[in-house]
Amino acid sequence: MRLLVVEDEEAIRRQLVEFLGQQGFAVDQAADGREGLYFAQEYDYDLAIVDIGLPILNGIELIKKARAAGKQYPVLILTARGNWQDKVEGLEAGADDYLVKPFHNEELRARVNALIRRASGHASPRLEFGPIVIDTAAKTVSRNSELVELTSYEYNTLEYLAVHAGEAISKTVLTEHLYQQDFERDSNVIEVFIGRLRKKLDPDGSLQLITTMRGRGYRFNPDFQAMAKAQGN
Amino acid sequence: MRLLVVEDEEAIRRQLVEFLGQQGFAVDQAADGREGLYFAQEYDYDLAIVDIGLPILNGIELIKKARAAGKQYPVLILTARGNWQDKVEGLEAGADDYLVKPFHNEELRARVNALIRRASGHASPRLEFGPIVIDTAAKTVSRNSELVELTSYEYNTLEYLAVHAGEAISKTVLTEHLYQQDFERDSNVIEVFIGRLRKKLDPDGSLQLITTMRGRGYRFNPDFQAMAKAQGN
DNA sequence: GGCGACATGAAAGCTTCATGACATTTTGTA
DNA sequence: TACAAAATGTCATGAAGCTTTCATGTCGCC
Repeated sequence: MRLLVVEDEEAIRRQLVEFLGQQGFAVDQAADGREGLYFAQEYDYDLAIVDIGLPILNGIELIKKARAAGKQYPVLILTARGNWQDKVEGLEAGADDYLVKPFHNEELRARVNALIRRASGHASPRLEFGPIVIDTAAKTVSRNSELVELTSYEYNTLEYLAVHAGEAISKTVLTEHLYQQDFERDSNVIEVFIGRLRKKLDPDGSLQLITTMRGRGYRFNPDFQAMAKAQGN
Repeated sequence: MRLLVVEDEEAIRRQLVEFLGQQGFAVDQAADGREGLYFAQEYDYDLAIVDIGLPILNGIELIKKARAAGKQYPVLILTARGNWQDKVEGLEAGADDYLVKPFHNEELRARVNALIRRASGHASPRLEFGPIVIDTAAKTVSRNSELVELTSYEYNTLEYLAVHAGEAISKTVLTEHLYQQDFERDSNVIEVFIGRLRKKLDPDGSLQLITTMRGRGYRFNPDFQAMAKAQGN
């Protein structure tokens, strides 16, 4: 999945690129309209995220030109709070959805996924690992077909681990994913969430769902069901 | 499937034609009421999309004349923000649904599909969830076959949740759906409407119709009846 | 054994949500 | 237009649920 981000504000662009990168997207970035247009016309993305207020060539024009050049990928526009005229123009120019700055990563993720899902036609994305099923649209998790109630931080932690199943995820990375900027370091929140997840998803510890990798973080075990079987359950 | 688009604003007409084209419809277009009427009377479309504020001959008249000429295809009218009087007149003149400009392509697609489906006879415009039945054509809701009186905002909120049953819908998204344009987001209207819906549809709270997903929004529970049963009711 | 990294229960503190009451706006009717 | 009724929005308050911290215990590894 390849995305284009066109945003002139350094901080926001970095937030976007970093977060989307973490989500597993390949991201091209541009800081002004002209550069953005070059990318937009040159490649076929799965989604483009375009700020309206861009230097040199504004977002509206960018979108119009990209559409005129036959590009059909979905476009999400970013507008400043209160400038609804912008989003009107943006939608008219061919954008598919908008997001008002500043936004939460959570909201961004929901929109991005929705647009990509819709464009590609197929339905709600589920992550299945044996008895554990994660429905990323409903943001719910079930075990043996029974819903398991998770809080939003618990869910986000789990989803991130599951998306990167098999990899060791450091606590720093998890923290950065869960919280916007830098966050109090000497806290054991992550341990606490991991503990709660284990308790809710695997109360008797038979599944070995999340492995602790001392010094390196945690790992969502993609073959835990096989292991569980091997161990007699 | 052949559609007619009558809209004088260049940008919006292009948005419509392009998007509908992408969706696989054959689209005829007209930029004023007279031209539109010619098409409207000449052919049998599967759907016509008509702006109310048209030059030469306005949308209301166009619809009346087309109906008078025996045309029965569904008509979707477009109105500017806030001109509710328009949509009332439009519906009285024989339109089937309306959309407030500007609109999301997704919203457009939903309406277009709904109208075509409805007109072609098959496919029910009803959403059924056990004892709760939502008739999207009549915009009514019943519980255990008894009509439940909902106000229009209550209905819209419910319909959106029900159409996306099973998904977590954030309050931001709900707000954007209910109110076309900018709306102060430091209000708790959504909570209030959810509360009123719950009270009307499930006074004793036994159905668990709408689940609160703290921090993530609300979820219309697609299997609430199963749950209710499991709980002894 | 000792150190550091991780686990966990309990509780404080904070955020989000639910709700009744009221204010305001819209709509229907004379 | 004026008035009444209904619908929508706002506000304050209390409750519920979630997050974070803290204290303390456990485990792995040198």
